[in-house]
Amino acid sequence: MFLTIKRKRQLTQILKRRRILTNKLPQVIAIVGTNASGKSAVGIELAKVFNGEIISADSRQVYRGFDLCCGKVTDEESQIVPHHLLDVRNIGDCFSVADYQTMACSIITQILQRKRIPFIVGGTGLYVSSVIKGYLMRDESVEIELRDKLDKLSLKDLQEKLTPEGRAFLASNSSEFQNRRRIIRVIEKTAHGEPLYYENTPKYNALQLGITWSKETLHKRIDERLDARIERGMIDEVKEYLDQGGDQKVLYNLGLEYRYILWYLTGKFHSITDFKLELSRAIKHFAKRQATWFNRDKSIHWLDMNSDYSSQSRSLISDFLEL
RNA sequence: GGGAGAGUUCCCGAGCGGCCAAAGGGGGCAGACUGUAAAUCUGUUGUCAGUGACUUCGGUGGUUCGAAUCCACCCUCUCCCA
Repeated sequence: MFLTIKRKRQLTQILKRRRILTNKLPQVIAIVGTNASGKSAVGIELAKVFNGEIISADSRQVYRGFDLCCGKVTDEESQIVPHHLLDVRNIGDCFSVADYQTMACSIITQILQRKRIPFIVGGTGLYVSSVIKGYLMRDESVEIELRDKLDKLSLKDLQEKLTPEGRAFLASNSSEFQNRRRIIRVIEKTAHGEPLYYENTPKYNALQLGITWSKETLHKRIDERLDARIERGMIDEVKEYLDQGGDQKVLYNLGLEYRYILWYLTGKFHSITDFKLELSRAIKHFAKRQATWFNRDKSIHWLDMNSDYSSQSRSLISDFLEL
C-alpha cells in the first residue's frame, strides 16, 4: 500500500517534469482523420482563426498534378491560409517519411519564426507521427542496389536472410514476418548497423485533434466525394498522364485512385459502375486502416462532429495555446 | 415437346460416400505498421457451449453403420434441338 502510494507520487513527479519539459517545446497543432472526413476544411477554418499555416501530411499530395486523384484543396481554399508540402515532387520521384520529416520540420521552424502557429493537417498517420513524436531518423538513405537485390528474393529467402536479431525483432509480430517490405527494411537496417528498436525525441509540444464520423456517414461522404471528383475529371488526370507516356507501374504503386483508374482505363472493369464500386470499396478499406492507426494514439482528442465541433476545437486550441 | 447440364455456407466457386462446418477467392469484422505508408502484411467469419454438441450444401423421401456427395420424385435455372 505504502509502496503504491510512493510509486504514484513518483509517477506524478515524472509526468509533471515531462510536462514542464514539453511545455517548453514549440507548439504545433495536428488535425488528423480518415479520407473524406473533412480535415482540410476544418484545418483551414482553425488555422484562419488562430493565425496558422497549414502543413499537409499527405503522402500523395506532395506530388505535382493529380489534384483530384489525391483530393488536394482547391486554389481558392489554399489562398485563405498558406499551405505547405503540396506539389513538392514530381510524380514517380522517391519520397519517404524521412524526407517528409525533414521538410516539415524546417517549415515548422519558419512558421514559428513568423510568430504563427503550425497546423499539420493530413491523413498519412506515419507522416504526422514522424514529426510530432520525433522519430529518430538516421542519415543513411536507402541503398538502391541493396533494395533491388532484396526485392527480387522470395519471401522465404528474405526470411532466411534475416539475422538472429532481425528475426527476433519480427518474431514478436506474426503479421510482420510475412510482410516482405518490412523484412527488407529490417535487413537493410541490420546491414547498416542501424538499431531495430526505435527511440523518439519529441521536438514539439503537439495538440492532436481527430475527426471521426459514424461508419455510415463516412461511407456516404466517401461516395459523394468520389462521384464529385469523377464528375470534375479525375479519370482524365490519369488518362493524360498515360497519353504522355506515363509509367503504369508508378500509378499501380501509388494505389487507390491511381491504381483503380489505371485498371479502368486498361479494361479491367466491365463498366464504370463496377469501377466506382470497387474503388469506393478500396477507399473505405483504406479509411479503416487509417482509423486503426489513429485509434492507437491515445493522445488524440476526437471531436464530436455531430455537435458543435467548431467551438469545441477552438476551446481546446485556446487552452493549449493558453490564450 | 425432345436432349444436355446446373442448384453448396453473405457472394463467387471447389468438393462428388467417412479425413466436411465444407478448399480458394470476394465481401464483412478486427488487427499490425518508425525511410514504398493511398503502400504492405496478419487474424477471424454457421450457431451455442472452454474439450464438445447442434443446424447447414434447392425440396421431400430412400439406400447405407455413415450422404453435400448414391437413388427416386418434385421445384427452379441455363443451354441445345424442335
